[in-house]
Amino acid sequence: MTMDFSRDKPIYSQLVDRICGDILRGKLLLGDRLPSVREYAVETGVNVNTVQRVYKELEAMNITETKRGQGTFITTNEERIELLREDMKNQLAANFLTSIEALGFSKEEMLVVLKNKA
Amino acid sequence: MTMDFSRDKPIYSQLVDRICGDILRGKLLLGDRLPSVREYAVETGVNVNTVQRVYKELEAMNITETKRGQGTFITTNEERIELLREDMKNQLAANFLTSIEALGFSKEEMLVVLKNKA
DNA sequence: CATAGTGTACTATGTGACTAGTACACTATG
DNA sequence: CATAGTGTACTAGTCACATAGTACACTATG
Repeated sequence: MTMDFSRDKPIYSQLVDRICGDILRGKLLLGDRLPSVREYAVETGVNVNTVQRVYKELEAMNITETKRGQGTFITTNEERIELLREDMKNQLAANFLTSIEALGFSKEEMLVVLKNKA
Repeated sequence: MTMDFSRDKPIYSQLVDRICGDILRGKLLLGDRLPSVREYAVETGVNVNTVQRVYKELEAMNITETKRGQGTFITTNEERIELLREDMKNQLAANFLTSIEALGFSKEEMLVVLKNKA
């Protein structure tokens, strides 16, 4: 596979985003088992430790549970996923607004641009 | 002064953003002279070399012109500034949309959140 | 012409984030 | 109990960033 990653953001972070996205999109279901760290490392073309960091991060966010010798699984706590969804939305929006502010744009101005974009 | 900087982004980059913002906000006018590298370094509490990188970056973006022995000035090319404004807006929007996509949100969904935020 | 104030260039150093390689610990399975 | 497949811990190397110090080139000013 050997995914292509953006260079302005750590690989592990992009993978976390991707997995979160897959969960939110329903491509990964509650209780699903993720690929093993080695397997996923080969799939994405990165190092095992990078994948481990991804899984570690996900577990710290309480959206996965890992069992030694068995694997890493998406939490079955649906409430947690819903919360995650809200959190990410809010954080995304907040970061966006911060950037807007720093560069001197108004929210209304940006909303117009967004509407007209693909 | 000793500004406080976010840790998730290089200082020099944040300073570039800040200056661009000041220009777009009209706090810095066309033809205005920026503080000297040494002066600005003291103001912001960073190293001279960091400021130089900021000024270098700004010049590479064609939004400042530097004259040896005199200082660094905002370009008088109004068209360039307008272009800058459009570029930054578009890039900001594009990045936002990319993040949205990666995390599995829809544009419409996010627009609602943005509208309801401060 | 001397001086002080500009930007610029260069080398060196320290630090932290990121990634990689390797070895270890645990668990299921036969 | 042996083996293969899990996650995990540790060490090391690379790179960007920020800093520090020094020296140089140019310009205005007196």
